[in-house]
Amino acid sequence: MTWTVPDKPSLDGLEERWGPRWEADGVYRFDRRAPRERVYAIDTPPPTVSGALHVGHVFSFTHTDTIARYRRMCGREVFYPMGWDDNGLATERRVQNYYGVRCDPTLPYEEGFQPPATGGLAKGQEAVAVSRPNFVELCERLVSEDEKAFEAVFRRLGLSVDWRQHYTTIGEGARRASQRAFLRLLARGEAYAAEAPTLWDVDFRTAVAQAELEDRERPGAYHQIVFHRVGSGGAGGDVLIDTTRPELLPACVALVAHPDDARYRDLVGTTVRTPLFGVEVPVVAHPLAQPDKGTGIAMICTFGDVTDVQWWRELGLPIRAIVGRDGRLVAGAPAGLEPGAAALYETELGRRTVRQAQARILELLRGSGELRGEPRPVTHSVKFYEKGERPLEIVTSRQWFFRTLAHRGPLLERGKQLKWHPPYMAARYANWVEGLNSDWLISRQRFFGVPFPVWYRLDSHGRPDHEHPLLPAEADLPVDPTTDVPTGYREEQRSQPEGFEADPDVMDTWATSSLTPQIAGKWEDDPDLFSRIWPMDLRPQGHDIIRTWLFATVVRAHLEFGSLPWSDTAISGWILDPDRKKMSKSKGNVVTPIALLEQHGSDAVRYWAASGRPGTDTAFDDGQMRIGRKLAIKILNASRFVLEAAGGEAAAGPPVRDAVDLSMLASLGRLVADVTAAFEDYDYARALERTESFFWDFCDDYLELVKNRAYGTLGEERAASARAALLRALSVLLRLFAPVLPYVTEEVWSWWHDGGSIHRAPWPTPGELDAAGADPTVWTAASVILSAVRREKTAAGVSLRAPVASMTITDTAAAVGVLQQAEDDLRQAGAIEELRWSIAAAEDAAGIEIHLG
RNA sequence: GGGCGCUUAGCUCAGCUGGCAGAGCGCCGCCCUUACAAGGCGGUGGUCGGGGGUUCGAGUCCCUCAGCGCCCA
Repeated sequence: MTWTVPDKPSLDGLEERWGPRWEADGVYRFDRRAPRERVYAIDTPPPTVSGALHVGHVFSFTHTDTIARYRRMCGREVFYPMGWDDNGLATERRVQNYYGVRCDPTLPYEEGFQPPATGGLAKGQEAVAVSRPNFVELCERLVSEDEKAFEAVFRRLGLSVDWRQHYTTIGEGARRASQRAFLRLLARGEAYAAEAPTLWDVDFRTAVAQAELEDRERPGAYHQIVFHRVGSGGAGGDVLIDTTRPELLPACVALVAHPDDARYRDLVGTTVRTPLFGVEVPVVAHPLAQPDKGTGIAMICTFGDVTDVQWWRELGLPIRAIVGRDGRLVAGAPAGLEPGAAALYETELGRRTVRQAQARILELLRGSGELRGEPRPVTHSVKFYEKGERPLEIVTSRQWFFRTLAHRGPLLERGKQLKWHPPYMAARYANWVEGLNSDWLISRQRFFGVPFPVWYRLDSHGRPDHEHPLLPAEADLPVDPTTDVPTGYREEQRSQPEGFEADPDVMDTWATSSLTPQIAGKWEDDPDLFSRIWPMDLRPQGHDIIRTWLFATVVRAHLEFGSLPWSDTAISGWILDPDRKKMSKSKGNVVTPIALLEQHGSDAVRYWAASGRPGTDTAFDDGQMRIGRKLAIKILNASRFVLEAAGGEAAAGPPVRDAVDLSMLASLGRLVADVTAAFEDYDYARALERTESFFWDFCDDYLELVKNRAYGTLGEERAASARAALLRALSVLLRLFAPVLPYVTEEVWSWWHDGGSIHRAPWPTPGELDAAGADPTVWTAASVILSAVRREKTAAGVSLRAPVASMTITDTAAAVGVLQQAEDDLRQAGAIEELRWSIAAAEDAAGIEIHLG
């Protein structure tokens, strides 16, 4: 072929040139004919489409892409799909606002529904209620618009995704997989519904799973209130307890002290009477009671916190629930109150918010003299929904669970089988699994999400039979029980006595996204594809969602397939702003990805991203992007020099004979081994750093050293050796850079290769350099001399082309022997007119003497 | 309270299995050099967080303390 090397190579326009070309040529297309052992499957994290992509996405997706590109060049067929996460609260809100609708699952599906708005309601316009299937349709419509913007960013970034492989987490495939997996777990008893005390967000009106909790320090106060002993002989006496939640007094079912606490040993086993309400409750002992907290004896209420739940369960206490799902105390008095006490509750406390109830009950206690002293402020940690603003309450409700506690041991074992990059991230997983305290709560009392494929028979009084749910056949999935009808029933029987009703809940978003490998791989829908990608090779993700996404995915694979979902996981850090704070929109410090890519160029942005070591939080640094850009330009220019010097020489080329050339190639061979090992270890940052460092030495020292010879100043045969070495080195270096800098390497590759992308070129091997036995020190030793000459000239303030009148190199015989192999190159590169050698007796007598002209 | 990570030049960070402290940026200076002036070359700059230990030798391994960050309770 004819080489076409531009006179003024430039980075401008590379994205526009190569992006469409890669797409047209199908460079990143997954060949589904490849057998499993040749496939490399990646479980790409689906970005939330209801937000915007941010710099963090650019960062972590670049990491994954470097791995994907490396594996592809190693000959693997890379299954690299893209998913969009449109399932969950964020989308629910966005679709509501954009189309002016709200989801009402009790409504029937409306064919050909047109939303009242696109882009938000006008002032005064009312939101329209729509069925869940209509809502899902609108969601998919909006997603497809968002997708285009996201795809444009990811394409420009140069992700080597196969865009034909894509999915959404609310799409039909995702719903079918979620429901199928649920039905199978239900059949095996791994999924179950239970009426149980559950952490509840009163604003979102939904149950919340352990994984979505966070503890927050909140100010509160201890209130000391008086309980009364019920003496056998009428001998009373007071028992003082400290509580931060006096409003739960009507829900008190017992007092509890530590079994070793001598102060209360006599009290345990007796009963006391609650203040105000006069309910007789037992005094019990339990090791979780904290003697050093308050008076050391506490009231157990159903339910104030998770410890109450544990006490209630382990001690077999009754339920006296008072907090409702709306965060107000229920209207009717709890069981066990005498009529007078019940009336007091209903008039003074019922229907009040928790906060109002607290104020009122303190007034009542003060009035009855059963509140001692003043409240003592404390700071204590309170459980919140991670997206919530008010402390969680605990309410009893019917919820769906997947069993996790029963599998704790095997799940820990899975964590050990998984290869973590970096390895220390495994501790986060183990930590979490060891701390599990409840099964995985998967139902949410929301409208938008994958519905549970379950109906219930109604008896003659219209009461549901939860014990014998009606289930669809797998072949009918996905179903929406609020619009679909169970086999053997007609729509008219919905919610009628002797008819049926739908399970009202939807699955939590993690219950669906924990199936991303199954969804992307079309589990059961395309068994041939699935068999080629399962289990996958890599899960890349952030460290913040190890307890949620990673854990949940491991659970699902373990329960359904008895295996890990992937062999390896690569954990990315976060992007911090330059002040080391986590970047966030509220702080106004988020830079939009597309602006970055346009300003610095994709390769430069990728260079910055790939400099962030695996798992390490990294500061946003556009200085690093400028360095990346400089590197890319240097690659263009150095390549131009090499190709022009070689002048269209055939790639196979003449043999490399010169010691300097062989020496450089031997060093390069070591680099190839090093970089390959780094990529095998998922350490793209190390791979880049090594390659970059070598490349600069290559430019500064090797190119300068052999430049003249390559032009023919020492004869054709020695020029040919240099040119062949230059070409060989360039080919290898471009391929080492290709995973990180796909655009510039492809551009240069195209100058001297007919068709065929560098991104499908074979990953280099030390063997192809054919310099295994060579001495790498000839080049490095010559570099030291060349550097000394440059230093001398710079110090003298003269041009680097200025001649050296004479120079004497003194060193051991062995060192001189090595250096003399580079003598001709040294003379020319340094413009040295007279070069003398002197043998030193010992190493410390070595030195260089330079006389400029 | 338990766990994990980090602490190296003014800044951002490399330094893998112990062997003469590194890179880039910044700063200072030199050079239009036929690959590169929106560049190149060179210089400046560090008690490797503190203390103790192992070792011929410790930024690196062990113990301990401190600060920062994150995860879990």
